[in-house]
Amino acid sequence: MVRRNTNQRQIVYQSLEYLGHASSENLIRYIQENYSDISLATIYRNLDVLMNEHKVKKVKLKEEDVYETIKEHHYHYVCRNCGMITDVLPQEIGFKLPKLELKDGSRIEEYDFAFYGICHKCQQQN
Amino acid sequence: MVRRNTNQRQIVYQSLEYLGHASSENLIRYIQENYSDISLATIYRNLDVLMNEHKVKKVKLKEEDVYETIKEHHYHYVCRNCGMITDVLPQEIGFKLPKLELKDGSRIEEYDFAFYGICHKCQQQN
DNA sequence: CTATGTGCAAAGTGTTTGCAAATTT
DNA sequence: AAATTTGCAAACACTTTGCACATAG
Repeated sequence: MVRRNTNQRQIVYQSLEYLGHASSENLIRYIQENYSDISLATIYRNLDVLMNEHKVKKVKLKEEDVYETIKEHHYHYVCRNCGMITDVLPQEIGFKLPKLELKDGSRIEEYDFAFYGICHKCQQQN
Repeated sequence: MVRRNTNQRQIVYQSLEYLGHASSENLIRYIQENYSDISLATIYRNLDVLMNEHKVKKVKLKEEDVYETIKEHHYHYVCRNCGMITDVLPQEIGFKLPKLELKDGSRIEEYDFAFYGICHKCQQQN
Protein backbone atom coordinates (compact mmCIF):
# COMPACT_ATOMS: atom_id res chain seq x y z
CA MET A 1 0.00 0.00 0.00
CA VAL A 2 1.49 3.26 -1.13
CA ARG A 3 0.54 6.02 1.24
CA ARG A 4 -0.19 9.48 -0.04
CA ASN A 5 0.89 12.68 1.48
CA THR A 6 -2.44 14.39 1.60
CA ASN A 7 -3.06 17.81 2.94
CA GLN A 8 -5.16 16.47 5.76
CA ARG A 9 -2.51 13.97 6.81
CA GLN A 10 0.12 16.68 6.91
CA ILE A 11 -2.13 18.87 8.98
CA VAL A 12 -2.67 16.13 11.55
CA TYR A 13 1.03 15.46 11.82
CA GLN A 14 2.11 19.07 11.91
CA SER A 15 -0.52 19.99 14.46
CA LEU A 16 0.73 17.29 16.77
CA GLU A 17 4.26 18.42 16.21
CA TYR A 18 3.24 21.95 17.06
CA LEU A 19 1.22 21.01 20.11
CA GLY A 20 3.83 18.66 21.52
CA HIS A 21 1.26 16.50 23.25
CA ALA A 22 -2.44 16.45 22.60
CA SER A 23 -5.44 14.41 23.57
CA SER A 24 -7.72 13.61 20.66
CA GLU A 25 -10.05 16.28 21.98
CA ASN A 26 -7.37 18.97 22.00
CA LEU A 27 -6.01 17.91 18.67
CA ILE A 28 -9.43 18.01 17.07
CA ARG A 29 -10.17 21.41 18.56
CA TYR A 30 -6.85 22.79 17.39
CA ILE A 31 -7.28 21.50 13.87
CA GLN A 32 -10.82 22.73 13.59
CA GLU A 33 -9.89 26.16 14.83
CA ASN A 34 -6.90 26.50 12.55
CA TYR A 35 -7.81 24.69 9.38
CA SER A 36 -11.28 24.71 8.05
CA ASP A 37 -13.29 21.57 7.86
CA ILE A 38 -11.32 18.42 8.23
CA SER A 39 -13.77 15.74 9.18
CA LEU A 40 -13.42 13.85 12.43
CA ALA A 41 -13.25 10.55 10.59
CA THR A 42 -10.27 11.81 8.63
CA ILE A 43 -8.46 12.94 11.74
CA TYR A 44 -8.95 9.59 13.42
CA ARG A 45 -8.01 7.68 10.30
CA ASN A 46 -4.85 9.69 9.90
CA LEU A 47 -3.85 9.18 13.51
CA ASP A 48 -4.13 5.47 12.84
CA VAL A 49 -2.11 5.65 9.66
CA LEU A 50 0.58 7.73 11.34
CA MET A 51 0.75 5.33 14.26
CA ASN A 52 1.12 2.38 11.91
CA GLU A 53 3.92 4.19 10.17
CA HIS A 54 5.52 4.80 13.56
CA LYS A 55 5.48 8.53 13.09
CA VAL A 56 3.08 9.14 15.94
CA LYS A 57 2.33 7.31 19.13
CA LYS A 58 -0.24 7.34 21.87
CA VAL A 59 0.94 7.83 25.42
CA LYS A 60 -1.29 6.68 28.24
CA LEU A 61 -1.03 8.99 31.19
CA LYS A 62 -2.97 8.93 34.40
CA GLU A 63 -5.52 11.55 33.51
CA GLU A 64 -5.74 11.17 29.78
CA ASP A 65 -4.23 9.63 26.71
CA VAL A 66 -2.21 11.90 24.46
CA TYR A 67 -0.71 11.60 21.03
CA GLU A 68 2.76 12.80 20.16
CA THR A 69 5.07 12.65 17.18
CA ILE A 70 7.83 10.15 17.64
CA LYS A 71 11.14 11.75 18.45
CA GLU A 72 14.06 10.99 20.72
CA HIS A 73 13.31 8.46 23.45
CA HIS A 74 11.98 10.16 26.55
CA TYR A 75 9.66 9.94 29.52
CA HIS A 76 6.88 12.21 30.71
CA TYR A 77 6.32 14.44 33.66
CA VAL A 78 2.76 15.56 34.34
CA CYS A 79 1.90 18.40 36.69
CA ARG A 80 -0.90 17.43 39.01
CA ASN A 81 -1.99 21.00 39.27
CA CYS A 82 -1.93 22.51 35.80
CA GLY A 83 -1.79 19.28 33.84
CA MET A 84 1.16 20.40 31.77
CA ILE A 85 3.12 17.56 30.24
CA THR A 86 6.89 17.87 29.97
CA ASP A 87 9.27 15.57 28.16
CA VAL A 88 12.01 14.24 30.39
CA LEU A 89 15.21 12.92 28.90
CA PRO A 90 16.76 9.93 30.66
CA GLN A 91 19.92 11.82 31.52
CA GLU A 92 17.99 14.63 33.15
CA ILE A 93 16.90 12.49 36.05
CA GLY A 94 20.11 10.54 35.95
CA PHE A 95 19.07 7.09 36.92
CA LYS A 96 20.32 3.82 35.72
CA LEU A 97 17.95 1.54 33.96
CA PRO A 98 16.96 -1.57 35.78
CA LYS A 99 18.25 -4.98 34.91
CA LEU A 100 17.23 -6.35 31.60
CA GLU A 101 15.63 -9.38 33.14
CA LEU A 102 13.25 -10.19 35.90
CA LYS A 103 14.34 -12.86 38.29
CA ASP A 104 12.30 -15.49 36.47
CA GLY A 105 14.18 -14.76 33.25
CA SER A 106 11.57 -12.58 31.57
CA ARG A 107 13.31 -10.12 29.30
CA ILE A 108 12.68 -6.42 29.62
CA GLU A 109 12.75 -4.83 26.19
CA GLU A 110 10.91 -1.61 26.69
CA TYR A 111 10.30 0.88 29.46
CA ASP A 112 7.48 3.32 29.98
CA PHE A 113 7.98 5.79 32.75
CA ALA A 114 5.75 8.58 33.89
CA PHE A 115 6.34 11.00 36.71
CA TYR A 116 3.76 13.08 38.50
CA GLY A 117 4.12 16.05 40.81
CA ILE A 118 3.79 19.78 41.05
CA CYS A 119 5.71 21.67 38.43
CA HIS A 120 8.03 24.52 39.18
CA LYS A 121 5.64 27.17 37.93
CA CYS A 122 2.75 25.92 40.05
CA GLN A 123 5.03 25.75 43.11
CA GLN A 124 5.85 29.43 42.67
CA GLN A 125 2.23 30.42 42.60
CA ASN A 126 1.42 29.31 46.13
CA MET B 1 -21.75 9.63 53.04
CA VAL B 2 -21.78 6.32 54.84
CA ARG B 3 -20.93 3.56 52.41
CA ARG B 4 -22.61 0.23 52.65
CA ASN B 5 -21.02 -3.10 52.31
CA THR B 6 -23.36 -4.58 49.76
CA ASN B 7 -23.04 -7.98 48.30
CA GLN B 8 -22.39 -6.57 44.85
CA ARG B 9 -19.61 -4.32 46.10
CA GLN B 10 -17.90 -7.21 47.83
CA ILE B 11 -18.14 -9.29 44.71
CA VAL B 12 -16.50 -6.59 42.61
CA TYR B 13 -13.66 -6.19 45.10
CA GLN B 14 -13.11 -9.87 45.69
CA SER B 15 -13.19 -10.66 42.00
CA LEU B 16 -10.47 -8.13 41.37
CA GLU B 17 -8.49 -9.51 44.24
CA TYR B 18 -8.84 -12.98 42.81
CA LEU B 19 -8.02 -11.99 39.26
CA GLY B 20 -5.02 -9.88 40.18
CA HIS B 21 -5.43 -7.58 37.21
CA ALA B 22 -8.47 -7.25 35.03
CA SER B 23 -9.70 -5.02 32.29
CA SER B 24 -13.31 -3.96 32.73
CA GLU B 25 -14.20 -6.48 30.08
CA ASN B 26 -12.51 -9.37 31.87
CA LEU B 27 -13.86 -8.33 35.21
CA ILE B 28 -17.39 -8.14 33.87
CA ARG B 29 -17.09 -11.50 32.20
CA TYR B 30 -15.70 -13.08 35.35
CA ILE B 31 -18.43 -11.68 37.54
CA GLN B 32 -21.18 -12.61 35.18
CA GLU B 33 -19.90 -16.15 34.87
CA ASN B 34 -19.46 -16.63 38.57
CA TYR B 35 -22.24 -14.69 40.19
CA SER B 36 -25.59 -14.42 38.58
CA ASP B 37 -26.93 -11.14 37.43
CA ILE B 38 -25.05 -8.15 38.66
CA SER B 39 -25.87 -5.33 36.32
CA LEU B 40 -23.17 -3.57 34.37
CA ALA B 41 -24.12 -0.24 35.89
CA THR B 42 -23.54 -1.67 39.34
CA ILE B 43 -20.14 -3.01 38.43
CA TYR B 44 -19.04 0.33 37.00
CA ARG B 45 -20.47 2.25 39.92
CA ASN B 46 -18.70 0.04 42.40
CA LEU B 47 -15.40 0.37 40.62
CA ASP B 48 -15.81 4.11 41.01
CA VAL B 49 -16.70 3.87 44.66
CA LEU B 50 -13.78 1.56 45.35
CA MET B 51 -11.40 3.85 43.51
CA ASN B 52 -12.60 6.84 45.50
CA GLU B 53 -12.02 4.88 48.66
CA HIS B 54 -8.53 4.05 47.41
CA LYS B 55 -9.17 0.36 47.59
CA VAL B 56 -8.84 -0.16 43.87
CA LYS B 57 -6.95 1.63 41.16
CA LYS B 58 -6.80 1.71 37.42
CA VAL B 59 -3.47 1.03 35.74
CA LYS B 60 -2.97 2.27 32.22
CA LEU B 61 -0.85 -0.13 30.25
CA LYS B 62 0.06 -0.01 26.62
CA GLU B 63 -2.55 -2.39 25.33
CA GLU B 64 -5.32 -1.91 27.81
CA ASP B 65 -6.31 -0.42 31.12
CA VAL B 66 -6.65 -2.78 34.03
CA TYR B 67 -8.02 -2.49 37.53
CA GLU B 68 -6.31 -3.92 40.58
CA THR B 69 -6.80 -3.86 44.30
CA ILE B 70 -4.37 -1.57 46.03
CA LYS B 71 -1.56 -3.40 47.75
CA GLU B 72 2.16 -2.92 48.22
CA HIS B 73 3.75 -0.42 45.86
CA HIS B 74 4.90 -2.09 42.69
CA TYR B 75 5.37 -1.79 38.95
CA HIS B 76 4.13 -3.88 36.07
CA TYR B 77 5.66 -6.15 33.52
CA VAL B 78 3.58 -7.03 30.48
CA CYS B 79 4.44 -9.86 28.12
CA ARG B 80 4.15 -8.76 24.54
CA ASN B 81 3.33 -12.25 23.47
CA CYS B 82 0.82 -13.69 25.93
CA GLY B 83 -0.23 -10.44 27.51
CA MET B 84 0.31 -11.68 31.02
CA ILE B 85 0.80 -8.95 33.58
CA THR B 86 3.24 -9.50 36.43
CA ASP B 87 3.78 -7.33 39.45
CA VAL B 88 7.36 -6.25 39.85
CA LEU B 89 8.66 -5.12 43.21
CA PRO B 90 11.20 -2.28 43.12
CA GLN B 91 13.93 -4.39 44.70
CA GLU B 92 13.52 -7.12 42.12
CA ILE B 93 14.92 -5.00 39.35
CA GLY B 94 17.23 -3.21 41.73
CA PHE B 95 17.34 0.27 40.37
CA LYS B 96 17.55 3.47 42.22
CA LEU B 97 14.79 5.96 41.83
CA PRO B 98 15.61 9.05 39.90
CA LYS B 99 16.14 12.39 41.53
CA LEU B 100 13.16 13.91 43.17
CA GLU B 101 13.32 17.01 41.03
CA LEU B 102 13.64 17.90 37.42
CA LYS B 103 16.28 20.41 36.58
CA ASP B 104 13.74 23.22 36.50
CA GLY B 105 12.74 22.48 40.08
CA SER B 106 9.56 20.53 39.36
CA ARG B 107 9.02 18.02 42.14
CA ILE B 108 8.54 14.36 41.37
CA GLU B 109 6.06 12.88 43.81
CA GLU B 110 4.89 9.78 42.07
CA TYR B 111 6.25 7.25 39.62
CA ASP B 112 4.50 4.97 37.22
CA PHE B 113 6.69 2.40 35.58
CA ALA B 114 5.80 -0.28 33.13
CA PHE B 115 8.05 -2.79 31.47
CA TYR B 116 7.37 -4.73 28.33
CA GLY B 117 9.06 -7.76 26.85
CA ILE B 118 8.76 -11.48 26.32
CA CYS B 119 8.14 -13.42 29.48
CA HIS B 120 10.10 -16.45 30.50
CA LYS B 121 7.35 -18.87 29.61
CA CYS B 122 6.91 -17.51 26.11
CA GLN B 123 10.68 -17.57 25.56
CA GLN B 124 10.71 -21.30 26.34
CA GLN B 125 8.06 -22.04 23.79
CA ASN B 126 10.07 -20.95 20.77
C1' DC C 1 -5.85 6.06 -14.78
C1' DT C 2 -6.03 3.76 -10.40
C1' DA C 3 -5.39 3.18 -5.77
C1' DT C 4 -5.72 5.73 -1.79
C1' DG C 5 -8.03 9.10 0.89
C1' DT C 6 -12.04 12.10 2.14
C1' DG C 7 -16.62 13.60 3.94
C1' DC C 8 -20.85 12.41 5.44
C1' DA C 9 -24.09 10.07 8.10
C1' DA C 10 -25.03 5.97 10.29
C1' DA C 11 -23.54 2.39 13.35
C1' DG C 12 -20.82 0.73 17.05
C1' DT C 13 -18.60 0.47 21.61
C1' DG C 14 -18.03 1.01 26.31
C1' DT C 15 -19.60 3.80 30.07
C1' DT C 16 -22.78 6.77 32.58
C1' DT C 17 -27.31 8.44 34.17
C1' DG C 18 -32.32 9.01 35.84
C1' DC C 19 -35.61 6.84 38.18
C1' DA C 20 -38.42 3.67 40.88
C1' DA C 21 -37.83 -0.26 43.67
C1' DA C 22 -34.86 -2.80 46.94
C1' DT C 23 -31.61 -3.10 50.63
C1' DT C 24 -28.36 -1.91 54.32
C1' DT C 25 -27.67 0.16 58.58
C1' DA D 1 -37.16 4.88 58.79
C1' DA D 2 -33.63 7.03 56.10
C1' DA D 3 -29.97 7.02 53.21
C1' DT D 4 -27.61 4.35 49.99
C1' DT D 5 -27.53 1.09 46.32
C1' DT D 6 -29.48 -1.56 42.65
C1' DG D 7 -31.41 -2.83 37.97
C1' DC D 8 -33.23 -1.33 33.92
C1' DA D 9 -33.32 1.22 29.87
C1' DA D 10 -32.19 5.26 27.82
C1' DA D 11 -28.62 8.52 26.99
C1' DC D 12 -23.91 9.56 26.14
C1' DA D 13 -19.36 10.43 24.26
C1' DC D 14 -16.06 8.99 21.43
C1' DT D 15 -14.55 6.31 17.63
C1' DT D 16 -15.23 3.51 13.56
C1' DT D 17 -17.44 2.15 9.23
C1' DG D 18 -19.73 1.99 4.48
C1' DC D 19 -20.20 4.28 0.57
C1' DA D 20 -19.93 7.58 -3.21
C1' DC D 21 -17.03 11.11 -4.66
C1' DA D 22 -12.38 13.40 -4.87
C1' DT D 23 -7.52 13.41 -5.50
C1' DA D 24 -2.40 12.22 -5.35
C1' DG D 25 0.88 10.00 -7.80
